Amino acid sequence: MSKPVSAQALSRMPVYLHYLKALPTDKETNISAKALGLKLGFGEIQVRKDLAAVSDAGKPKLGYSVSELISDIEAFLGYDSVNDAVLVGAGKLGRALLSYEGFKANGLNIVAAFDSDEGKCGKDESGKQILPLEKLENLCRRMKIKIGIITVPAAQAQQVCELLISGGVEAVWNFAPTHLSVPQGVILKNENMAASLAVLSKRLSDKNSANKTAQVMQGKGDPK
Amino acid sequence: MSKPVSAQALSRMPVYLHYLKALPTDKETNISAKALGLKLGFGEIQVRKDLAAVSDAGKPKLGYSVSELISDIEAFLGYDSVNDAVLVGAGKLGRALLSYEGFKANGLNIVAAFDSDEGKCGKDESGKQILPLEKLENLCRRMKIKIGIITVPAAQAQQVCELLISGGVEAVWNFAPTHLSVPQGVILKNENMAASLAVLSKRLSDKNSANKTAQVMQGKGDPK
DNA sequence: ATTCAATCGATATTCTATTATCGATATACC
DNA sequence: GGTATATCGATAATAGAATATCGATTGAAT
Repeated sequence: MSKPVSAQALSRMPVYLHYLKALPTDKETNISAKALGLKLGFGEIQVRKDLAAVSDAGKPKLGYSVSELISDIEAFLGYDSVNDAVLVGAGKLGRALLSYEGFKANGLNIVAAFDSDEGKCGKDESGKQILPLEKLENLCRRMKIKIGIITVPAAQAQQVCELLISGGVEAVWNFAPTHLSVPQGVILKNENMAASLAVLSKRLSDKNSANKTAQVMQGKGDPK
Repeated sequence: MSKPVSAQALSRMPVYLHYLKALPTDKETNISAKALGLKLGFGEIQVRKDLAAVSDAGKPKLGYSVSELISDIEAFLGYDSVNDAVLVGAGKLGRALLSYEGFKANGLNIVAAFDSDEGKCGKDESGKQILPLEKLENLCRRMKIKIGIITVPAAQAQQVCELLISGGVEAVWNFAPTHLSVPQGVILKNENMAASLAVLSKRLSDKNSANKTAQVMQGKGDPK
């Protein structure tokens, strides 16, 4: 197991995992690559290749053992060992992430949040502590936190990022709509909503202009 | 202009755009692909190729005219014409997105939100209306809304998605952690945080186990 | 005016990811 | 038990994206 996996295959893993876990346990205990692909919108060969990289739960004629597959993917993703993280920026988005219950199913545990605004500090409705920014570096170091989540406004993001890194954080998950520069060796993952939106709206406008062109070509333009 | 652009190049466009817009206007009016790439962490050839696809603001020896580049990218992305959208699911994440001021800079205008919980209905602190779900289909049709944003729990996402589509929505931006199936012709963009997280945490654990291996190979394991 | 350095844009190459092909294997049916 | 069929896994082919090469162009320096 653990053959090389592309970043794209890697990001499909949670999709498989989520679907498999939602499967009723009483029904079939096995599932084929074809069936999985059909449900998730992937090609069946891609499914096989992805799964082959992380598991050997596949048997000809039978398909994959659902339960084995689940534990293999979880092990591969490291979801069995929980990653502790801190979050910086207790604005709307930050608090939404703090309250999100789904992270723990993905092996992520946000231990505390930080904000420069003392007014926001205290216990959040999620039950988690929001602490003043001054305590960030120390807490990260003490608790050996490796993951930092940035949900501050763009203008402060770089500064916060550096603070995290000086606290020993090795991976930064950035939700601020800006580019961060990090030293070699620190992992940076941008959650870039503007990028997603660009893809979405471009596809939409392409589709619509394609329709218009088709209509023009068929003489279906506005009748005068 | 408007040569074929890959989805990946497309998602870099907002990154260029954001950086260019943040540039001080009084300083240099031009910028080279090399300088841009250095700031944003892209290769200089990639930058040139990306920009060549949407603009002809590049001049040898001078670089690109910043202002021309900005308007070319904006035009390419369709940010000059605003897209109206609705949002379904006025939970924490939904309200965070409702309040986010940055969307309008990306040509997106959320006209209203919807929720099945009547208690959440009324005016949001963002100033936008939260309406009961029953009004969704009608409003979409009346206002010719083309984009729907889904921020409901996974269990309701498919149902909401179908409601949007029956209201005439042509593009769905899904924040629910689940796979949606949409009819041919409808554009679906999943904002999959679990996928991003998987990439992040895998890279982190790879890095750490690589370090350990290196230490072992160098005889730097725990001294006994 | 001529040369030089910077930088672009187009083409070619390499690398990566997806999709197709095909032999192998496990079960079910006869 | 033998044969047919579904399905896997490995290898090969294709497609797509990133990167390198190179000639062309522009402004600056001599």
